[in-house]
Formats: sequence, C-alpha cells, structure tokens
Amino acid sequence: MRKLPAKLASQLYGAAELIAERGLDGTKIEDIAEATGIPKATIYYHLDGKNAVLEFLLGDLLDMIAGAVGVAVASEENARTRLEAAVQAQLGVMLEHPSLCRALVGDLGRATRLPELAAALRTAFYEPIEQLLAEGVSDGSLRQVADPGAVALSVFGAITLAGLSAAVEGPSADPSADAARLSAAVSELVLDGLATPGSRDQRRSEPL
Amino acid sequence: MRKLPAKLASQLYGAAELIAERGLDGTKIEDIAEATGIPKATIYYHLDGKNAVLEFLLGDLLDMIAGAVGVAVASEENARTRLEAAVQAQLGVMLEHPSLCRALVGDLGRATRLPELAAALRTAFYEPIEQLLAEGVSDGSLRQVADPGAVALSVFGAITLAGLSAAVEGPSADPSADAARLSAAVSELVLDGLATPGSRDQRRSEPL
DNA sequence: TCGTAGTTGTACTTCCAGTACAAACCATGA
DNA sequence: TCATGGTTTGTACTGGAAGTACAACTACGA
Repeated sequence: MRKLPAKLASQLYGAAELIAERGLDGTKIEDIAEATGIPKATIYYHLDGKNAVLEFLLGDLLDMIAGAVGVAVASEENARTRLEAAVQAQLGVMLEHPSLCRALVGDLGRATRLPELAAALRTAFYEPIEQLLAEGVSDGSLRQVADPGAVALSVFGAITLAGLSAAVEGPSADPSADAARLSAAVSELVLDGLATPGSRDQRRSEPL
Repeated sequence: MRKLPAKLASQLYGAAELIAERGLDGTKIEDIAEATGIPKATIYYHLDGKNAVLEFLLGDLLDMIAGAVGVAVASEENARTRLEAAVQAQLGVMLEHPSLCRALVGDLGRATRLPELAAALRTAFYEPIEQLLAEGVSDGSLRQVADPGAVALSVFGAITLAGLSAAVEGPSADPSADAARLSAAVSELVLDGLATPGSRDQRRSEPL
C-alpha cells in the first residue's frame, strides 16, 4: 500500500456513505469504483483490496479523533475540565463524520482484526482517557477508582455509544450544536453519576 | 427459517468460537459444517445461509441478556439498586459467553443490519435502562437528567464496552467473580460519577 | 405399507474479489 | 524532440466460496 495521492484520497470519501449503508460485504468493488469515480484497476493499483479502502477511511477518522482529543487533553485546566473537553472533542468529530462512524460500527470486527486500526483505535479513544483518569487523581479533580482500566473503558463506551447512535440517527442540520448537547449529557453522567445524594446512604459504604 | 431442532441448535454453538475468532467472512460454511458436525446441506435446509447462523447465535445471547436483565429489573428495590442489579446481570451473561460476545462485536454491523437483531438489541439493552431511569426519578433514587435517552444510551455503552473488552481478553477462570468486580466498577462510575466533591463547585451550577 | 419430513452427499451455478496485461497517458529531464 | 518510468485504465481471466438442485436415504406415524 503506497501513500495514496491526495486527489484519490478525497475521492475515496465518496465511498463512505455507501459502505456505511450496506457494510463492506454488501459493497462491491465495482460499486466503490462507480461511487468514487476511481476505476477498479486504479483502486487496485494503489490499495491492497477492499479492506484497505476501509482501513484508509477509518484510519483517517481515528486520526481526526485522536488529534481533537489530544488538543483537548493538552490544556492547562484540571483533569476534570479536560475530561469534559475530551468528551466534547470526540463527540464533535464523530457527529461531523456520521457516515464514517457508521462504517466504523458496521465493520468494527474487520477493523479490530486489522492490526493497525486496532492500534489507532486505542490511541484515539482509550489511552487519552486512561491518562486523564490518572492525572485527575493527582490534581484532585477526579476520584480515585478501584479499577481504572475498567472505568476508562466504560467512559470510552459511554462516549462512543452516544456518538455512534447519534451518527446512526442520520446527519443533523447542526452537528456542533448536537455535539454540545450530547456531550453535556455524557459529561453529566460521567462526572456526577446518576444517584441522588439521598439514595447514596442506602449503600454499604466502603471508602475507596 | 424454520425453528431449528434443539439438537442442531446446541451443535451450532460449536461455531461460535470460530466466528468469534475469524469473523463471519473469514469463516466458510464448510468450516462451520466441520466445526459443528452439521453437514452443509443440512445447515441450508434449516437456515437461510451464513447470516442466519450468526442471527441465531446472537439472538440467543440477546435473549439471555434480556432475560437476566428483566429479572434484575423486576425486583421490589428502588431503581438505583435495580440499576446495579441490571449492570451485574448483563455483565454476568456477557462474561459467561465470551465467544458469543466477541462474535457480536465482530459482526455488529451485520447484526444491526439484520432487523430482528436490532430489535432484540433494543429490548435486551436499551429499553430496560431507559425504563429504570424514569422510575428512578419517580422513586427519588436517581437524579433527573436533561436528556434521558442519551444518558440511557451512554449507560448502555459503559456496561457493554466493559463487558465486551473483558470478553475479548479471553475467557476467565471464574466468570462470575470477574462479573462482580467489573460490575462494581461500572456501577460506581454510573451511579457516583468521577468528579470529586471538591471539583464540583468549579462548575457553573445550574440545578436541573 | 405408504407418505411425509428430515438428512446428507455430490455436482452444479453464480457471483465477485483479485490478477494479468497491454495500451494509453503524462511528466521529467536530456 | 525523444526516451524513460511511473501512473491510469479497460478488458479479460482465474479462483474460491455461497448458495442451489436433486436424488438417495432414513425414520416415524397413520
């Protein structure tokens, strides 16, 4: 797989909608050729087959997310505030690229089986959150939890599912407003939880 | 698709590991035939192709989850406690059937494109949580949130991702202990959030 | 004993990913 | 101007796997 001229790369995005709709299986190479305007022979000249098309598209999405989250996480605020920013950043990118997201869910299996993508997935989503959790404990803005790995994963899940489902609902008129609304809801959950103060004492209290 | 004799159904589970490992694409019908001991012709006699195999397996998993969560949700406790029980129930089932879970992630795309599965997914995961959220507001054990739909989805995401990743880690020696540990972590997140009390006032306070 | 439903092997068709290859097409620089 | 080498593209082909057809066989109940 060579490094794909810019023009072709941009044309390739024309296949995202198609793949999101039908899945990669349901999409023939000829369909992709037609949708993108790149002839089949040319696709095969540059890419190692159908999977590589998906790999390219998703790699790009993941890079965008990793970039946006990276920026959000790098500020001078406390970890808690940066976590909110990260949530918003991730959801912002996701809602701006709904069909890439749909393609991602749809062919997640293939994606995680493609080793490079699995790694990109880790760096885009999971690692920044895990990092933040640790820093929040240091700066006192986030609680210490018993199993940080599991919690990071859950937070990741909470954000991602929310974004994914929004993406599946279909593209919205104002993605950034939606992202703001959604990320408020998700941050609220992740930071403050759902329990009422009153119900808290019904629990066997074990300080962590 | 007729209603599959019990013997064949049980044999079909022999394909779960295979599909989890390689994905449905990477698995030939002949492979499934060999792994399950059901000849290809017989598979086609009962099922409408490869997708139907997946549909059957995942439908079963989803039924199990829906069942377990349904029981958890039906108790007399307050909503908060039932939410904890639901988390534990879902994770319990997931960790007991890791390869089905792995197959589910891997071919989620196909799954959500299969309409019946999408519906099963909704009833297994999403609806009970949404329901619980509403009841928690009534009985005072859970907070009122601005966007219950989004929050339900996020909670679902938090639980599911945790379970999925545990399933991917490979089967454990003691699934129920793992489930207990994991669900404690997830419940902690979902109920109490991550913010420290101290950091809470740094926020523009708007009573919901 | 017959009929009906399931079981299975074998051979076939169809479809599509991926390959081969040759002809054009373009840039570069000599 | 021409030669060279990467790129582009059409066309035809190969191979493999999904799904179908069908006939022979089994088992069971009426």
